[in-house]
Amino acid sequence: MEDLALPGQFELPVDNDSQAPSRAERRDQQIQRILDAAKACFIRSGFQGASMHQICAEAGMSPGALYRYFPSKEAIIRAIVEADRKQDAEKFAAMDKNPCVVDGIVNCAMDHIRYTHENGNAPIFAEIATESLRNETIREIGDYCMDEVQHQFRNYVQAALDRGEIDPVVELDALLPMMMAIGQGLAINGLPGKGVSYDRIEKMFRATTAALLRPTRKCDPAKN
Amino acid sequence: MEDLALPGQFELPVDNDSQAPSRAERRDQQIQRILDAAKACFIRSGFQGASMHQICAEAGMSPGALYRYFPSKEAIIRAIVEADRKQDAEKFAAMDKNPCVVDGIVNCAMDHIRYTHENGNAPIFAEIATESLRNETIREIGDYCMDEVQHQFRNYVQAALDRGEIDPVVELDALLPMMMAIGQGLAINGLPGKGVSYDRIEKMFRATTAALLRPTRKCDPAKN
DNA sequence: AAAAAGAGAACGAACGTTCGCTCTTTTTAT
DNA sequence: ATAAAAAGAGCGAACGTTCGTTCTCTTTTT
Repeated sequence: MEDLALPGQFELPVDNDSQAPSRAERRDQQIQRILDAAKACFIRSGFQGASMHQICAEAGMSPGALYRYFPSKEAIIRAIVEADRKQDAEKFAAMDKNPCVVDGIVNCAMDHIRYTHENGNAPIFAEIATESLRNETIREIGDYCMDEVQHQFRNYVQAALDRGEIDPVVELDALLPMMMAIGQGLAINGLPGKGVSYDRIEKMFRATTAALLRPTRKCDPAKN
Repeated sequence: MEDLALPGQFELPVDNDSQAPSRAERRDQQIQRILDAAKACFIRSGFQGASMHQICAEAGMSPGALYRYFPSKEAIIRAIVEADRKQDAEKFAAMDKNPCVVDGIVNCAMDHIRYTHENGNAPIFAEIATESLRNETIREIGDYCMDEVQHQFRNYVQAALDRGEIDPVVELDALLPMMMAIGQGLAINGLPGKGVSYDRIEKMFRATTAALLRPTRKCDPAKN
C-alpha cells in the first residue's frame, strides 16, 4: 500500500534555509502546482480532452482542494494561455537591444524556437492557436498578448525603417502579420523534431527575414 | 407542428433527369451528408468539442441512422482528415505544370490560401495540425498525405535544381520542411481575415520563396 | 475558537454508443 | 406477376460511463 493520500495539507519539500511558508506563499505554490499539472495534461490531451480528474491526479490533489483555487476549468485554461503568452512576450522584449533589425529578429526568434522545442511547448502553442479560432475568450487573451509582441516588433521595425536601414517589400501593416504567421508555423511544426538542425533553421529564417525587410546596408561587417 | 420526422427513408431532392438513385448511390449521398455535417460541427467546436448528437442534428439524422454509416466518432474524424488532406494534395498536383519553380509554387500556394480562406477551412486545418501532435492515428493519416505533397514539392524543386535554375540556401532536406511549415502558418493564421490583401500576401510569399530557392535566372521576362 | 485547506463521495448533465422497433426496398419463391 | 421473406434504413429512447462541479466532513493553520 504505497503513498495513500491522507486528508489535510499536502506536504511540500522543505526549504531548509527558511521558515515555514506563509499562507499567501503556500497559496501561490499550490496555484503554480495546479498550473503545471494542467499544462502537462493539456499537452497530453488538449484543452477539451483533458479532464479535471486527470488534472487533479497530476497535481496530487482532490477536486475539492483544486476548486478552492480555480472556480472552473475555463479559468485554468485562461490562466495557462495568459501565462504562456506573457512568457512569449517577455522573450521578445530583448529584441530591440540589437542595433541590426535582421539580427535582432532572427536571434529572438531562434531563442524562442529553441525554448519551445526543448520544453515541449509546441502542443500548447498549437492548442492556443486552434482554440483561438473558435473560442472568443481564448482569442481575446491570445490576441491581447500577441498584439503586445506585434507592437514590439512594429516599433522595432518602424525605427529601422525611419533610419533608412531597410526597404520592406510591403507596408508594415501587411508585413508584420506575415512574419507572425511564419513564426507561428515554425513554432507549431517543430522543425528540430524533424531532423532540421538549428543552424539550418537560422540560415533559412535569416534569408526569409532579409527578403521581407530588404536591408539597405550591412549593419556589422563582423557578422554575416 | 412543423416538419416532424417520420420513420423510414429520408426524402432527398429529386433529380428529375434520372430515375430514383440506387442503393449504393443513396448510401454515398448519405455518407457525404454526414461528412459535411461533421465538418461543420468540427469547424465550430473542434474534434473533441463536437458531440455525435450535434453531428446528427446537423445532418438531420438520428444516432441510430448515423451509426449505420460510421462505426464510431473516430471513424468520422479519420474520414474527414483523409478527405481534407487528399484535397490538399490534389491542389498541388498542377504545380509542376509551371516551368518556373517560384511561379509554380507561388501560384499553387496562393490558390490554396484563397481556397482555404474562402471556404472557412482554416479551423479544420489547424485542428488536424494540433491533433496530430498527440493522436497517433491522426498523425499517421495527416503525415501520409502531407508526405505526398512534400514529395511533389521535392521532385519539382529537385528538377529545377538539376537544371541549374536555382541555388537553394540549404539542402532540400531542410528546405522542404521549412516551406511546409511556412505554408501551414499562413493557412492557419488566415491573413486575408486580418485585412491583408491577396496581392500583398503573394508579394511577400514570392519574396520568401525566392530567398530560399535563390533562382539563378529569370524564367519569363513577361512575369514578375 | 475561527478560518482555511483538503479529501473523496456524490451530483446532474452530457457523452458516445446500442437497442428494439417500424417502415421501405430488394430479393426470392411461387 | 405476385406474395412472402430478407435485408436495409431510420427513429428515438435508453444504456453505462465520464464529465465538470458541489457538498459534507475532517484536519491543519492562525
